[in-house]
Amino acid sequence: MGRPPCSEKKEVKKGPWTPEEDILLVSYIQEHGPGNWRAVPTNTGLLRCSKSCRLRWTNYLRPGIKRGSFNDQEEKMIIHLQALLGNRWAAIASYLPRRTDNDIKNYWNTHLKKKLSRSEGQGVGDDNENDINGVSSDSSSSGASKGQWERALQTDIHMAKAALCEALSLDNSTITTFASQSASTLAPNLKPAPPVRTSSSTYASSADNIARLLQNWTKKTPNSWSSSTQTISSEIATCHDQYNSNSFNNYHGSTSTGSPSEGQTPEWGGANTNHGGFGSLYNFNSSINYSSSTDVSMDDAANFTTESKHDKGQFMFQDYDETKPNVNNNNSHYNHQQVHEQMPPLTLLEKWLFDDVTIAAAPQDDLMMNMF
DNA sequence: AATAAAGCCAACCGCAATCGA
DNA sequence: CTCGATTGCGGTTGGCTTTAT
Repeated sequence: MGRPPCSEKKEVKKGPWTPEEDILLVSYIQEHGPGNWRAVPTNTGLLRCSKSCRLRWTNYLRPGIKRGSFNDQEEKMIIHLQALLGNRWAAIASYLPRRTDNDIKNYWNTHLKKKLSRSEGQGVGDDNENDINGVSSDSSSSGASKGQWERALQTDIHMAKAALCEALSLDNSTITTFASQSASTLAPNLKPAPPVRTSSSTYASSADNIARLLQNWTKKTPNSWSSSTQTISSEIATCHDQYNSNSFNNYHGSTSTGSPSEGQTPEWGGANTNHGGFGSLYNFNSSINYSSSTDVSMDDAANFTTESKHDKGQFMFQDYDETKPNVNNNNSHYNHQQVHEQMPPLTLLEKWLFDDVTIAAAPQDDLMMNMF
C-alpha cells in the first residue's frame, strides 16, 4: 500500500544540491512559478524527486529567506513561541518573517534547547519544562473541572501573552517592523513602517545571488526557458573550474571561517563568495530593484518591492513567501495577494495577542472568553 | 600533526492533511 | 464517498567542519 519513496526510484539523485541543479530549479521556477512540483524534475531534467525540489526551494532557494545567525530578538521569539505553540515549527516560522521552519527547528535543537537547559540548571530562566514543551500541561489535566480548566487556561494565556510581550519589546526597531506587518494585516489601510535595515549581517543568501543572476539573464533572454537555461549552463561551464577551486570549497558543509553562528552559510553566494565567489563570477547588477548598499539582502529587496510580480510573463518572486502558512492559500499555487502580506492571517488568539502587544490596549479577557 | 569528539545543518523520511478526479 | 496524487510538516540522519586532546 502506498507509493515507494521517491528515493527508491531509479535515477533519483540524493545528497547535497549542486549549483547547476540550483540554477536549473530556480530558473524553472522563475519561468513557471512554484507549485506543480511533480512536473519539475521532468521539465528540468533534474534527477531529483519532486519532494526534494520543493524542499530545496522552500528551505533554501526561495527569495526572501533570511539566513545566518539569529539575533536576540528572534531567539526570544522562538523561545516564547515554542513555549506557546510547542514544536510547531511552521507556525513559529510564520511569526519570524523569512526564517524557514527548518532553520528554526535546527536552531532550537542545536542552540536554544541547550541554552535553556543550561540556564534552567542555573535557576536563571523563568521557563520550566512545561513552558518549553508546550503551554503548561497542567492546564489540560483531565481531572480538572471546567472552571479550573478555564482559569488555568487564562493563566496560561496570560503567561504566553506576557512572554510574547517580553519578546517583542526587546528591540524597538524590530517591533516596528513586526508590529507594522501585524498591523497591516489587521488593518490593511495602515501604511507600514519603512523597512528596517539590519546591520547585523553582510550575509548574502544564495537565493539573493540566484535571484540577481536570474534578473540579469532574464534581461538577456526574456522569453525562452530553454534558451535561458542554456545561457546559464554555458555560464556555469565557464566558471566550473572555479567552482571546483577554492572559491567554492564552501558550497557544501559548514563555513570555512568563523563560527556558523556568525551568520555565514556554506552555500555559494554566501558571505565568502560575496567578495569574489560565485556571485561575482556572474557580475551581478547589485542595484537592481533595491538599494545599492553593500549590506542589502533579499530582506531589503522584499521590503522595497511591492508592485506587481508579473513582468512580461516572467515569474518574479522578490518577496513571495510560499512556505509561510497562509490559511487563504488553498493550494500551493501562486497567490498574488499573498505577495503583499508578509504575515499570515492571524487567528483570533493571535490577533488578541498582537493587539495587546502592539496597541498596548487594556486586557481583553472578554474577547478571549468569547472565543470559547 | 593526527585523531577523536562535538557541533552544526542540509536533506531525507514518513506520516498526515488536503486536493481533485 | 473513495482513492490516488500532492503538499506540508516534524523528526531524524549523514556528512562536513570545528574544537579538543
